[in-house]
Amino acid sequence: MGVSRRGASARAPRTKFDSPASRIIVGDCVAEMSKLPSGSVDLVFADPPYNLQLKGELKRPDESHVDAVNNDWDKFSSFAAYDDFTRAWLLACRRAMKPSATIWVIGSYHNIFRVGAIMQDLGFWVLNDIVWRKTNPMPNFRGRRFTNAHETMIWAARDENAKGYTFNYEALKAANEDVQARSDWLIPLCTGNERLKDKDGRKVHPTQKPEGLLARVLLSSSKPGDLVIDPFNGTGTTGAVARRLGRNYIGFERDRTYAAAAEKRIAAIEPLPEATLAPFMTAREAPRVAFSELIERGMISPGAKLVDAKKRHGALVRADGAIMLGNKVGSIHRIGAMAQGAGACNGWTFWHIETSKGLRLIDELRAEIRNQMMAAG
Amino acid sequence: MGVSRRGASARAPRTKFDSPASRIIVGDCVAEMSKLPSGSVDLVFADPPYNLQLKGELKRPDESHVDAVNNDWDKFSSFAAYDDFTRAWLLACRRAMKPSATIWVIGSYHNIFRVGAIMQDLGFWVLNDIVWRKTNPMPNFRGRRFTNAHETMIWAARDENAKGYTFNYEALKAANEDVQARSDWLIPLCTGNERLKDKDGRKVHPTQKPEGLLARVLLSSSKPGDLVIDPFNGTGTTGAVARRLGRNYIGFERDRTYAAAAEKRIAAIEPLPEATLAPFMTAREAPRVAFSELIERGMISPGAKLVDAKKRHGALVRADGAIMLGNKVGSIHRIGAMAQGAGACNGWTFWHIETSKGLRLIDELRAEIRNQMMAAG
DNA sequence: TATATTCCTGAATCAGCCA
DNA sequence: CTGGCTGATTCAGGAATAT
Repeated sequence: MGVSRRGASARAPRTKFDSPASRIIVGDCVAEMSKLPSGSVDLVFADPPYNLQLKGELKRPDESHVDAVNNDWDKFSSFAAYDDFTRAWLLACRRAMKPSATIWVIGSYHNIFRVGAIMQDLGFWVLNDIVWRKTNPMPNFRGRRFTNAHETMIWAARDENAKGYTFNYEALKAANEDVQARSDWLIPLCTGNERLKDKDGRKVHPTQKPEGLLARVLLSSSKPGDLVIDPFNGTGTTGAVARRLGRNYIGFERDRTYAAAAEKRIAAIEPLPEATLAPFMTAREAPRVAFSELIERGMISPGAKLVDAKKRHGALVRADGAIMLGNKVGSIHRIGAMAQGAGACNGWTFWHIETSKGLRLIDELRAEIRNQMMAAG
Repeated sequence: MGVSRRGASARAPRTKFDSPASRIIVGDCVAEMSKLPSGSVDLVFADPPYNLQLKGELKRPDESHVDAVNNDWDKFSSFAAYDDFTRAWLLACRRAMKPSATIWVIGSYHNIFRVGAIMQDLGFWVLNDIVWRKTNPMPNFRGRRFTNAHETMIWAARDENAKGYTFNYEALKAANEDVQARSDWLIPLCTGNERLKDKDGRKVHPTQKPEGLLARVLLSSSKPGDLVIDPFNGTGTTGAVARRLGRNYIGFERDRTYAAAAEKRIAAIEPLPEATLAPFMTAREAPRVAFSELIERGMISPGAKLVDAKKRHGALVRADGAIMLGNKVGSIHRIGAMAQGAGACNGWTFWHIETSKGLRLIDELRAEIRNQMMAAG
């Protein structure tokens, strides 16, 4: 079967202190992916053949030879053949994906339009297209086009109405000077020690992707313990980064040479300590607290008065956890919206209670309760 | 017919001191483009509907309303309907294009994959995909995706084997710190005075493109006097930039309000002086000089000896313009390659003649002839 | 008049849970 | 599956207004 294992089975859920499981399955990715339980995968990263359609040989102005992609696996007889191939592996991925899973596909102008259109036709829902801007692209030697300085990744959900996909928004923002991460990423090519070479010093694979690119993919759209798969394993960049980041991994690869190099590479990876990977506790994911809990815990008494920051509005706290403004009764949110004449309002960040030291936001009281909940486990 | 004219007919070739001709034709672009002579157009720029498929209303965190694209012209019943629409206008463009013409199409992830795949299926040959990186994109208000900070343009030739398309390589390189222009362009949104507003201060069109973007498109892939068309004229950004840059223009627009605003806008444009637009004389476009002309002009005598810079090789000049090394006869290029054992060689920058003042590169002699040709007009 | 602050807006496929 | 409620969420730049 050409299956190798490292650590526990990838199918077993990873417990808190497990080492991430990594496997490479040698074989056709469509056939092998169909053996996975359906709906078992959290994230797919795919770097399929680009169908470059190169002709002849390209030389630099100094007459040196350009070592281009010239492998059999990148040759297709027609666009239609490439489309059939693409549909097949995308469908196999889709079957294996959880409803909340997302998929990344990388390509260039040679293939990415076909891939994107087929993904839409199959029902995938595009979330973003991401541009990998290369700091050090190969120049256009003939001076007949713009330097092809980027590649494109499509990030898509399984369905239009897929709920709950992972997007580590706050972590990305915190890592980016507190500004939202954009759709254009500037990352160098894979070179130097990171580039796998054979014993003769030749590159093992012509299209090895930089780990920095995969790191950003996995950090943005997966969690530690997730199962990540890559239908076109190649030299195993996805697996190497997955292991380092505490994600479980299954890669599929037809070529035994590539698979062997990838196995060795991934085995040498030391997963990062749990603490460095622990997910951000975001406001969105924080445990829910009902306003009535503040009353039950005695932090606010029925009959107390809530006011906004400028004390323009005052509302009365009822025993049942609703509040009253004039003769209107409702939630802290509803009444807050009504007070402002707005369509919506987050009552937690609108209403205050009056204390001897001045106004106190009720969101601070909620934070106290949350801290107690966290401490209690 | 809703045709307006400005200056001479766009079909007449522009003579040296003509003002560029601009027309906007009100009507369906497929029907109207089919009235153009086939093979008459030098460049197409198309900004088709993106088929955004928006649902509901989006508000900013401050509860303000996001004024999104909600026009009928962007609504399609299905991907298939959008594909049919796309095929039709692309075919009409292709018919009107000269064999050497190229086409630009701009889009976002909503439509660009379908557009690109259809272009390939119709026989267009993609030259580059260009990323317009926005300096000031709209943020992602809900924090559920990456900020969509770019749009994509496809630049394609009419056919795979199209010869002689315009790419002003040297001018772009000179304008870019003497480095090749890349496929990612950083350009701000269209705002401020450049943005067309109606008398109530509302934007005339929801998707007006910045002139800076069109300027780079036209400067890179067209020449003064070329005929540029835009099937989706809108507010006429393409026409405005074309006129300023001395290109003739025909735009197609169904909406009379847009067309009227565009007419007024384009009429107010003052074309730049000829001198600022004169094409860069590039090495590739410089007049060709045959080696035999050096002999005809008496700059080199038959029987003279050509040598390389280190005088390791010596070749004999024949009367017919070929040269001879040992018993091999051929062009300066072929024999130069043979002397070096290389696959190719630019003989002009390899061979020298011996003068009383030392070696002189034959390329310098060619430059003398070219200067004379230029002076003669 | 100069500086500081507020306001406005741009091609947007922009939530998740429970009853 | 729908409806309703909770409550989380924005960057850059130009224009307008206030100090």
